[in-house]
Amino acid sequence: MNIGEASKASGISGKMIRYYESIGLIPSVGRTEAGYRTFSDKDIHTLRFIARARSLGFSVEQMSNLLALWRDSNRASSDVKAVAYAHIEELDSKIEKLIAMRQTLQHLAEHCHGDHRPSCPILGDLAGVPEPVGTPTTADV
Amino acid sequence: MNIGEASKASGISGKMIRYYESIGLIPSVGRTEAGYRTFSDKDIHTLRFIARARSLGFSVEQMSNLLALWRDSNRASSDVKAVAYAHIEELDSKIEKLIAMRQTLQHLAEHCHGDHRPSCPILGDLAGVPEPVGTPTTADV
DNA sequence: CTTGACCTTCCAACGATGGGAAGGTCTATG
DNA sequence: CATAGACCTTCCCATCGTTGGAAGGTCAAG
Repeated sequence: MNIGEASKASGISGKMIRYYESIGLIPSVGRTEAGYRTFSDKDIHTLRFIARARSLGFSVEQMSNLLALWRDSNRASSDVKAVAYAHIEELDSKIEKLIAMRQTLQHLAEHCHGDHRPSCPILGDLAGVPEPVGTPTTADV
Repeated sequence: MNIGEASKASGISGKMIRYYESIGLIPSVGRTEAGYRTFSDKDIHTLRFIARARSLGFSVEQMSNLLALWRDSNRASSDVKAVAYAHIEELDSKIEKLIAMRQTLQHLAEHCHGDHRPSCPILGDLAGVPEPVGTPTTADV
């Protein structure tokens, strides 16, 4: 299997496969005499593992830990669980931040006439104009 | 006002102020004879606008649009609202993705014993091992 | 043998930010 | 007035994950 086929089989671009190899996330794969990379079934399996982990938002560093645990048949499941929960917490904090932004923006947008007139509470808020009563700002979120 | 004071007054690091100037997000500020940047009250106002927009997750490009609208006293509030809603949609799609990741991961982690034993559904899922019945995978989210 | 699809390596860019070096300026104190 | 230290300047580099492209080698089909 060359890199093109490996890419199709794993869903990871050839560019990224080379990159993952270069940073040592995956071990060096085989080469033909001409220098072409050759991928074994095991390599493909690893790449698919990576693809799945990426889709769950794990960073390269976290994937490196997960791969090490995967390869270690004696790992304790608690170690894996710890990595997973650490990532869940990261996700939670990102989600919270985004929701707070969304909420503030939604509120501002709702109070914007959205017509030809120039007056707009969105710009007002950004420019630091104090809001009228009953229209909380991000500070309240 | 020099860049250090401008930084304190706006909450934007000196590094970033120089960067915003270099990419044209803010107009070139004044200089002393010695080459030090000098910031007017108007410059500070603009920087604070930017700080607030950043805290709402707007990209540099979006901020550029918002600043142009802010400076245009004849803008239609609908234009501002459109930028805001476009950003809300971006936030929504990010939030959805993160929540889906979180949900899958949470589910996997809940079914992981988390003890000394090596067996772990988290690694199992990443490695593509079919899950037992009643334990949906990301595909179901 | 040629063509086109593939592969290789290397270099650069994105977006937003921080780190640091090398050098100039300003201000307060001795 | 000299000097220390806090500030300023520009310039380059690193991050993270990913993509793009150039220049060149290889392979398979016609």
